[in-house]
Amino acid sequence: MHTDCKFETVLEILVGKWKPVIMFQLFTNGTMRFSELQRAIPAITKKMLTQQLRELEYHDIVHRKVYHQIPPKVEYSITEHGRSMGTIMEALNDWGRFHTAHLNQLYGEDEGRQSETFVDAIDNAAE
Amino acid sequence: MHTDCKFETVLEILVGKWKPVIMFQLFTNGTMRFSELQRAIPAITKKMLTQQLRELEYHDIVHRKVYHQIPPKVEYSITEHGRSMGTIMEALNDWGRFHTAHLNQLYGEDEGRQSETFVDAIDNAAE
DNA sequence: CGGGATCCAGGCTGATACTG
DNA sequence: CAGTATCAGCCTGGATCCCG
Repeated sequence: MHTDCKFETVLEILVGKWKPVIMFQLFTNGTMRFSELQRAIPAITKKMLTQQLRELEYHDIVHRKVYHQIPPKVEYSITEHGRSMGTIMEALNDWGRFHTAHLNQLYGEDEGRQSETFVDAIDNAAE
Repeated sequence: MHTDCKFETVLEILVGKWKPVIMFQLFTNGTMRFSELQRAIPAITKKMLTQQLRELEYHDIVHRKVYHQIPPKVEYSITEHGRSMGTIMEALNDWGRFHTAHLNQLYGEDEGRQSETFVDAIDNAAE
């Protein structure tokens, strides 16, 4: 019973409609409050933001710091363990760019396949 | 409009319940017929096998070779482009192992979190 | 043999309203 | 401010049957 193929566990971490966006925000901006994340990703609902953050927290990718005060204040940040994903995320990103170019070459650069990346989503949010 | 974060496209490729298993099979065994894949992954239905293979084919990860004869014969294999994913898949795998160990250390090695990897699935299939 | 077509159940996600 | 609770819609995946 060899169990040397664990890359599905990585998928578990990243799977979820908003997790890449959230991680990108936190990687980029460092510590962020709940409301800051909401503002940075306008399309997300509180429910989903909370849910995805909790899952990332369970995997020790994101740290949640609660200030017990009124009004409440909660800060999120990437854990040290989470930062160890940085290199593979870059690798994934690089290969993604390579792959996109490859597909364009195969099928042509027509519209229709321009899936919105989370960066686009952020750009849209910035308008 | 910077579009330098394309790692979600990689996720698109890998997302799908059976894609990692299928890719692992083809990476390991080279060229395989449709029925061979079925036998290697008994739990999958024809519908899902076909569907996931078509998606991988669209992304030029898997090549589909049809022999026009009766009875039909179709062979699948990893494309050259697909092989270029090899290194990141290993990287993902390595980090996955590291992460699993990390979680066990955090939460204890109790049962309950032992998600079945596709390798386990293959092992089960071999019995 | 290698599918395609159809129907269905469950889970994920979104919208909305409420709360300490 | 930072959530929780509830309900509804959609999409993924599974089961079954049919076809060249």
